[in-house]
Amino acid sequence: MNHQQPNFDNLSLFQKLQQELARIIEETPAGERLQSEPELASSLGVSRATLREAMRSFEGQGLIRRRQGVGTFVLDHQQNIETGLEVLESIETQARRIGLDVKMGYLDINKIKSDVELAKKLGINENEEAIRISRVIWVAERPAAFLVDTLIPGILEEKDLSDGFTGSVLDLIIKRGKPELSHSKTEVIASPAPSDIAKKMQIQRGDVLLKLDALLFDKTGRMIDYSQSYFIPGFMKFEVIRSIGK
Amino acid sequence: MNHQQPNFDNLSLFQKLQQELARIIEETPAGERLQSEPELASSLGVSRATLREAMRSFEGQGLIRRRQGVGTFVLDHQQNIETGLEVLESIETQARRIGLDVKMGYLDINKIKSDVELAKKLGINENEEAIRISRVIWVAERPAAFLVDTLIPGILEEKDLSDGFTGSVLDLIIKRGKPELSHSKTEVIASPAPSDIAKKMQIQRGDVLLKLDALLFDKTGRMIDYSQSYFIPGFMKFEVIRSIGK
DNA sequence: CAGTGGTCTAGACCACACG
DNA sequence: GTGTGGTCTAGACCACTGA
Repeated sequence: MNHQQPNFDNLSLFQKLQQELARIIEETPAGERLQSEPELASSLGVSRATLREAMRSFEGQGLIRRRQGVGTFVLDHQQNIETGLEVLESIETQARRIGLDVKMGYLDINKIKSDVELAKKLGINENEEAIRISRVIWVAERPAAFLVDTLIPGILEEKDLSDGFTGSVLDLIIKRGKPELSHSKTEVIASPAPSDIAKKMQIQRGDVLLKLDALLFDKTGRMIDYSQSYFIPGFMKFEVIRSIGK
Repeated sequence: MNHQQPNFDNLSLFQKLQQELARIIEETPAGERLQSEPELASSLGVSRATLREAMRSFEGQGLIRRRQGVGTFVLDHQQNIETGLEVLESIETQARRIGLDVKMGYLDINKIKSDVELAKKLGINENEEAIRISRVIWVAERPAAFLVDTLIPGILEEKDLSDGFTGSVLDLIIKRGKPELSHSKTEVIASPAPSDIAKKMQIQRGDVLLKLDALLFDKTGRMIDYSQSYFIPGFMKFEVIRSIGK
């Protein structure tokens, strides 16, 4: 049995397969299920491993969704949420503005003792308790973001989060009116999805995510929140104006 | 033969393997070669496929580099280049400021006929010729970025690029003094590395890259350049200040 | 329970670097 | 030529879903 074809045209089997897959996905109506992986692999003449590898990028682009035990489905074309990065605004606010439905999925609220690293980042003492809020944000019936906020003590209590919390720590603090928020210092990172986050977002471990790592400051210059936000590409569009000689 | 262990502790073999690998990489002096993949796989008791999957993230973090035909090497800890995203500045300028060595690797200059899409993006006529400049930027002896600029006609000629071009279209235009540059409208994207780019950057296809997609404007408001920049994570640190209610 | 996607294995061959 | 990483295959078992 021949285990690999020579690579004559400098186009990998993988690339050709992607073109084939793109066609198949395009021709499949939104919401429909694709053939099962073994069937597809066989009909395309490749192994399941290669097929799955090629499928990954389409899932990253938000064109398909694979669901264990169910099947692989073609998604309908999504509406982009466009955001100027310079403006600090919750994904919820952004999505609602263009009329998209927003829901909170999984929610986990914890008190955590800060280790050396976290204490340093938050500017609090070691072993002091911080509140950590993790949740998945669904937009238009699909997971769009995974958000983790770690707040210094005294900003929010658990009761603040028990009723009426819709997913945005930012909006909640703004609504309460204090502390008065000023700005965030945000680092932009590309990151493969860790296993635990991938599972909650219904994507594959290693899929590409855009991550915003932010430190949130109030108007007195005090840092109050360390926030980590993971976004599925193709869903949000982050833009920034860069100027010469600023 | 047992083909897969039950997942008792909810920690995948993959995750345990990553911890093991992290230890091995940590204990290996910078510049040293690791065992070959078959050796490592065997000594860790996993298949080569699983080992390679686990290695990917370390390569993405810039901790190791795999080189076909040579081996896998542990890199020394790199210095970060920190950049405020609001400022439009070449990676070359940024790197030199903190004393890092910058070189241009692969360089390709082409005239291309613009198709409908490109013409629309650049604001020129279909079939008009644009200049496309692709190159790899090495920082501190390692590929750090892959840059593609597509310029409207009349901005730069090929002779401008034949001598003294060090990799930055931005710096070159600034040096020539005209047109006078103003700002860029930049979209921030997380993207898996396409095969061709991965090869030139000496990383693996599918590795995570941070991509900046920018439209560059001069002071008259004319768009002159569409630039695509791919960055290896962990190398550049992009920051932006986000403000409330702007 | 049957059927789906998720993970992993063992082994083959290809492409590349270096002596 | 020898040895490395790069790609692909065939097939096994695991984990999950829904009937």
